[in-house]
Amino acid sequence: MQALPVQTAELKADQDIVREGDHPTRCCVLLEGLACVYKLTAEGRRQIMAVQVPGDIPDLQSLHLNTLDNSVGTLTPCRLGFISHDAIRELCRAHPRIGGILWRETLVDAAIFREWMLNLGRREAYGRLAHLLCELVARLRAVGLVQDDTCDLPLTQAELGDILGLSTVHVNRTLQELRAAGLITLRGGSLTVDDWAGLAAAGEFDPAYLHLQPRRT
Amino acid sequence: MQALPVQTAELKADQDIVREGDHPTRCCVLLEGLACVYKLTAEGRRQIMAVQVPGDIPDLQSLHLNTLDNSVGTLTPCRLGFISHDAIRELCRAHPRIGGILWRETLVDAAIFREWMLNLGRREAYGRLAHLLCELVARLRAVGLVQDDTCDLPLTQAELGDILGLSTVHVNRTLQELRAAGLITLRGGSLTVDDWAGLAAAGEFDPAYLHLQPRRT
DNA sequence: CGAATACTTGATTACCTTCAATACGCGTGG
DNA sequence: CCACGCGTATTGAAGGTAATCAAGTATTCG
Repeated sequence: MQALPVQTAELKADQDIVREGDHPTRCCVLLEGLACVYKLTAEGRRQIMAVQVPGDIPDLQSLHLNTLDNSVGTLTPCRLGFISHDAIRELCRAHPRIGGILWRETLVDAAIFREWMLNLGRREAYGRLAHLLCELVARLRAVGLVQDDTCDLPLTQAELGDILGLSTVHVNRTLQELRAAGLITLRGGSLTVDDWAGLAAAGEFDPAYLHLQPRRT
Repeated sequence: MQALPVQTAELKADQDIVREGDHPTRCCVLLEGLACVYKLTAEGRRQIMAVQVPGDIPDLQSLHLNTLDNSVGTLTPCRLGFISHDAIRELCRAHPRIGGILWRETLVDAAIFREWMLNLGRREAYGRLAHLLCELVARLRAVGLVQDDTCDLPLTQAELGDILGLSTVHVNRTLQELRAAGLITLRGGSLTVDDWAGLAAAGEFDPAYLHLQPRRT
């Protein structure tokens, strides 16, 4: 897998990597930074469907769906790797197990979508935000980006709103509630979970849907 | 593909086919009726993540994810076919193209999840309901279950609420608005789209995300 | 025909949005 | 070094969408 031809690129924050309607001939692997999958309504309101952390492949679906039905953009400065569809298809043909692993990746993405739907549809702001923070910490931890319950999370409140389907103002007030409850510390792009049990309870967070593998070196 | 060993079963409405936490060893194909993928919050509020129409495979993901992270239940009386994971894996090994087709199916499901997230997060009740109805009609049409802009849609308002993240009462009022606007007729489990352009505009519906194939006989 | 389920309606309340203004933080340039 | 400017965060007030509560009315089905 290391042998794959990869082109790398660096992007600034808030740049599109691919756009809805594109017909990509390659996939991108996020190597560093945070990216997101999003769509816009006709009035220009943005909904972020997924936050991608290093190691994720935001547009792996394009391997089997010609037309992209969402955009992918950076949230922070990012380092990306691009791999052509042809190379991936070749790899899957030569090593069917890798095909299965990639398929599985897309299924885990879908599992996260489902959980987010529960979050959007049935939890109010407080639990919704708590759940999101639990998930992000869990996923960042899985790729080694959390130390002592602290991680970089340089998202603006507007971006959190676009993830949660809330206004910036309400994100601000809800964050204050979480802080007042002693659950988190979030400032300067750094998040610390001060009370994991409390935060998980507030967000009804059960990481089963992430289908995390037991960690391997 | 016809040669696969399939067990069929008939279920009444409102029955679980598989439950969150299960470790299935087979997949189910919906042959007749409507089913749904759902989860419950701790307080027992239900969010429906997907409505399955005949031809869909609600738990195809279980092929690569051992633990099911959602439940699947019937919405109406259903006829189901069950196929063992082993048989499907064997088929994929023998015919890699079928593996790709199944993978694609799961990717289309994910594309629908994304669109629903936009719906839940960024559209208000009127547009949200309009969008849902557009999608259901489009998908039912694709499997030949729509005649003259009319189809069976025996969903209760409570179920529509569980799909849309709305209360039953509000679904009721929003349906009345759609009727008053002359867009739809819905009663007795039968839906007629009286003004497709109007309904699609209300829901900002663009079927691209469904990735429908040009119809084959 | 009666019970159960689904639908409808009105009144009240809660959550969240919007609008508007202010404060803070940080990098740039004078 | 400090002033300025810009983006982000915070705060208050007002308004709107949708939830909840509580009846009451249709339908469906045994």
